[in-house]
Amino acid sequence: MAKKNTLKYIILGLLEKQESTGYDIKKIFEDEIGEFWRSNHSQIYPELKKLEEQRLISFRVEIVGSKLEKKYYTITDEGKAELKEWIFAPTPELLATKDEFILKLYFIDNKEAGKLVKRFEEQIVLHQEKLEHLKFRMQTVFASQKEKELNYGHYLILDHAINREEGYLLWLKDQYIHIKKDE
Amino acid sequence: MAKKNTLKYIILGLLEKQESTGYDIKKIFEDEIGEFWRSNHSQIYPELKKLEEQRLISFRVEIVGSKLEKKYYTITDEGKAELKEWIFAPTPELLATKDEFILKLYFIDNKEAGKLVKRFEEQIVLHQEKLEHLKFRMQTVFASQKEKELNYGHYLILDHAINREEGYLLWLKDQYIHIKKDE
DNA sequence: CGAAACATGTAAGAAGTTACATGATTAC
DNA sequence: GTAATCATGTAACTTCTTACATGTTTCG
Repeated sequence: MAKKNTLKYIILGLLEKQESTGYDIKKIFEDEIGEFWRSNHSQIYPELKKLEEQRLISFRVEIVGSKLEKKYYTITDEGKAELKEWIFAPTPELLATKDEFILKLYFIDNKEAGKLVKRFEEQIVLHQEKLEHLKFRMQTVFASQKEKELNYGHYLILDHAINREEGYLLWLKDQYIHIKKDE
Repeated sequence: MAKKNTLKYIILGLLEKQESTGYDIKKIFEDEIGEFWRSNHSQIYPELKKLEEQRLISFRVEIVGSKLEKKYYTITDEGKAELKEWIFAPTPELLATKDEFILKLYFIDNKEAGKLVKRFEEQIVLHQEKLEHLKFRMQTVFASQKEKELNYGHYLILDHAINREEGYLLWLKDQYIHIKKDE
């Protein structure tokens, strides 16, 4: 069976939305889809090169300032076709969520649970901050209904991320109360 | 910065709970901690070998039947020390959850949202089944309070997984109603 | 006796991370 | 001018997946 290469489809999807440089794509990973997939620039640039060789994307060079060469990539019709296929195909495998903190809980000894109070406090702060950041983005990016309609997909994943974080936080706080009692 | 090698600590953690073979460990990944970390036997066996070389674990060979050699691994004191360090150390990095389905939603065109109705139905079934499986496990494994006290860590992560799936399902069903309207 | 599960490994390659490397532009 | 950010790449290494390879034991 062939490997998935999800990064390929993500890049195609981003380029269908708008012509972008590798750096732009890197930024979108950080800002918008990082909750659900991450990729470093050291993976993005080689993939762009590969996709261009496969004629799924093409690029033009723009000179910025006096010598900086920026490569603006665009999706080709062939690329669009492959993208559509991926988007509308079933997604039958539920990937395991790698959560190191929850995993650690599996290994704690009942007697030592009290030692984790600080760790729970840290996690609560981390997830609280993340949630607040996500909510702030929701407020600023989707201030008007028009924005929501214009980029419904972005709205959807932000909404999902917020929902997820709210659930996670509630669970954390709930457990925190329990272990705090036993301290 | 050194690499994490989380698998190392998971194996140490499992072996602290009980003496196990590589096959046992593989099973525990499938049955108990697969919601939060996965690993194939092709990664487990070499790692066991490595940990043994580092004297963090040791093994004895038991002959089963007439010729099958099973390797039972045990954690050493050195291994226990490293394990404790990992468990009680902060976990400051929130790993990105790779969720291919949610990611696809980011790329859908508003006009084409109706095409995703079937895909939402599939996801709902998948997550419903997963949730039911988790709940069934909760009922069977933690039938009594005693079981819960005996293996609190296992109870905690199962509870977390159930919580997560319930939230996910609610969100899916909510969105499903919305896209169904626009079909 | 046959199938399912148990049991242990290696090989090849893809995916992902961290570090190495370099330089330009912009905003203060 | 200088710091932050923009911008593009490669190298080395770890991690993860899939496939290859082989054989035993248990249960019906």
